[in-house]
Amino acid sequence: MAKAAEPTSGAPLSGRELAAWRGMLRAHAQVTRALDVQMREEHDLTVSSYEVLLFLGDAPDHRLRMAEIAERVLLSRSGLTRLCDKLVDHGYVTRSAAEGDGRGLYAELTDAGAAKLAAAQATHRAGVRDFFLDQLTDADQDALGDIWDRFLADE
Amino acid sequence: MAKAAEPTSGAPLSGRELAAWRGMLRAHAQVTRALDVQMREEHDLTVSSYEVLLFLGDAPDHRLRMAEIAERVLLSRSGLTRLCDKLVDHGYVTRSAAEGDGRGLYAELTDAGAAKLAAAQATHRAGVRDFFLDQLTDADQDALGDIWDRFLADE
DNA sequence: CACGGGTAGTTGTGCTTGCAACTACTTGGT
DNA sequence: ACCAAGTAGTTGCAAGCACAACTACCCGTG
Repeated sequence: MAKAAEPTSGAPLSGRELAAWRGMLRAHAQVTRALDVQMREEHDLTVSSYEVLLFLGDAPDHRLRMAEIAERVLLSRSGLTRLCDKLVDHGYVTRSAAEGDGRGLYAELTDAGAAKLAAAQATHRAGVRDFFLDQLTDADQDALGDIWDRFLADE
Repeated sequence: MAKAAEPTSGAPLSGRELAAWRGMLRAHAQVTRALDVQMREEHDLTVSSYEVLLFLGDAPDHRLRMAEIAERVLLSRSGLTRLCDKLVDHGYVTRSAAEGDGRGLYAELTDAGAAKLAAAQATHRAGVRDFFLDQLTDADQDALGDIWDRFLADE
């Protein structure tokens, strides 16, 4: 039923393994929750919404294909559809057909969306620093960046 | 409205900062999703459910207070109440009043729960290794453990 | 140029979770 | 002993999200 694996595969996690693994879970939960609360209180945005605006703001012509956004904000396509619906309702984003591909859509930042992004961006950056980066030394940040780069190297 | 902060607080994130921060987001999402799928397919458990069983299995007398479990599995109290409901329905856990505190409850692992845990534990450990630890060197794991320890030092 | 297989996006549905409000119990001050 | 304040757990409710099924469109093969 289960495929045979390396000998130690099912053995208890060592102290080192536990610290590396559970530490990430706790750190991630702690930081993302703090950011969520902050973003909601100060700008009435979820972090996911903010990130959509962020990626659109960085994109050429302030627009991106739906699937492209979904991939970047770590959301399913259906999840992004609904999130985008809300952003359209709020007037931060518009949808337009992709020329050359009748299936595709662009989401494009409106002026109001760009203004919202500008307002939220400072908060978010400060939050990432307050809740995460400032607890780390420069060497820690380098080490983390290096680790994640290698970890994520194969997509 | 916003409180004044350090000068660089709202400045764009540097490459180092971005790599440390977004890397964690992607790595976390990638690993937890893979584990979720695996746990559901092979044992019909969510990772949260599994973790409740896990902590109960490690606890003295195989029982813990509800709030204690909630804190460990990174769930709100209400979230744990419902999760626990399901585990009780499945026969993996029972609830019993805490002697000495009429408000409190213990969740306690049943024999069926212990059996389920034993079956799932090997899968989960192997999964954590397959999807996370095995992509890291020993030095990486040490570095991460060290970073998280310091990061989480103040609760 | 028809058709089968693939892709982009949306919608139906249901699960998981958190917040706020609630009940029940405990505890400390008077 | 009483009462106010605090804590443990549950419940009503709503948000956020994923999976699967669906529509619409694209493309390569024959």
